[in-house]
Amino acid sequence: MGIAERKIRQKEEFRASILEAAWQQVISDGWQSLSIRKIADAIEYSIPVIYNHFENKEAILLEFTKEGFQKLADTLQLVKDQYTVPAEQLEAMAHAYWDFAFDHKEYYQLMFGLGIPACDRVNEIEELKYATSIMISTIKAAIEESNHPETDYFLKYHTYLSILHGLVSIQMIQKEGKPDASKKMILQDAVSGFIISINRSNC
Amino acid sequence: MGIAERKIRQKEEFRASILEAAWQQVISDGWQSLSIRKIADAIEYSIPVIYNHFENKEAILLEFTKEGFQKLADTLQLVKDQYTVPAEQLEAMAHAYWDFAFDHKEYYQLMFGLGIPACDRVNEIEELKYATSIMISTIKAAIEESNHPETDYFLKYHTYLSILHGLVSIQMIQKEGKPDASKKMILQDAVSGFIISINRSNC
DNA sequence: TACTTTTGTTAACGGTGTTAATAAAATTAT
DNA sequence: ATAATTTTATTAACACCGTTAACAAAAGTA
Repeated sequence: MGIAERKIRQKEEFRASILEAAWQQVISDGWQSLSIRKIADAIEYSIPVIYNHFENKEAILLEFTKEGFQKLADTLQLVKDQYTVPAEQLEAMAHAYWDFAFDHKEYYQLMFGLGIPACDRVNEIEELKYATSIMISTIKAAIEESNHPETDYFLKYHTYLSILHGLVSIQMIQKEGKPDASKKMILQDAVSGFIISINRSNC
Repeated sequence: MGIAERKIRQKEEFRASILEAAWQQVISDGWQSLSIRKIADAIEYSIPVIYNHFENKEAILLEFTKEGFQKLADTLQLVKDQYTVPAEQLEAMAHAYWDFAFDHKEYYQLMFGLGIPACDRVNEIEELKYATSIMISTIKAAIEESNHPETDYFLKYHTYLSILHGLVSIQMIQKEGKPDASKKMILQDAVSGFIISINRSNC
């Protein structure tokens, strides 16, 4: 009997239409302001019907998170396949990663739980500038002592901060509580590499 | 007349008590679940009284963000002053940064808008493992071709991902929209350094 | 004591996720 | 075709949320 099949198909379509409506919401107003009610409104059904297809709001967002990682993985694989030397692959994948993040901002923010606070105002925090200046002055000093005193210190500052923040936030996403001391090796590794990149001559 | 002074002092104290109650909420349940109503309840006043001291909820969180950056800056300065060689300062500051982040998790998450999704479940996403495996296999290959084939590939993978995520998320926090192409130099710089750190011999 | 300003309250508006009770439709069994 | 059953969808509510208008109470000033 084809009735069962049709029912499954309809259920599938319904589910897809929920995700479609939800995604429209996400890309137009960000995932923070996604609401079950707006989805219900968009698909022209009552609210509880959504709970027949998704356990809760988080489950809907999880769907997009998965989609995002799938897309990222596909992108990386595609780019990787265009090169044969591993070092070249790593470089190309890095650029692909960057492009993915900004071409699919909503996915990326969802995938890594970026709350994105007052994005515009964050640069106006005086205390942030203070912290920044401490790091920048040190970078400057390190560059002056190096073999390449003409190096762009602002670029290096950005790199330094990005490495630190990346290490911390990846760690925070993956584990609760303070990570064991062994995880600091990652930090040590990354920072050593960074410092060497400032100091190195053309060896 | 000392009345004005006392009033100012009382207002100050009231403001502080709001922040105190708010902070208790933040450290016990995370900044996501901070609510004006709970603060009002904690200080045993009605809700609107809070709006006499803070424009809105965001203003309260902004206060903690500032506090966080101030604390971070102080910590960095303190650590920096214990060394004289810039390279050593950078290394020590990196470790201090890491420690600060995990010793003051609530501050850090607020400062950098970390939404922290289903922290536990993120590792169970199959699509994430797929993306991970692509990167890891490349890192492995790069290490095998290098002068140090005994290098810990998992450590290097973590470093690689952290660098990428750090670059992206710092960029996303600071600016809306896709960053101009020049920002990719930071990426290029960091990735080059990383690849060199894999390939380098003991020069 | 009367007036004015500050401070605090109640009650509401519009929004959120979620769920119990119930009605309607569709399917199955008689 | 009718009755019983299962599936599906709706209404209405609960318990929250940030924010604000209208109003009462207290404190300070004249």
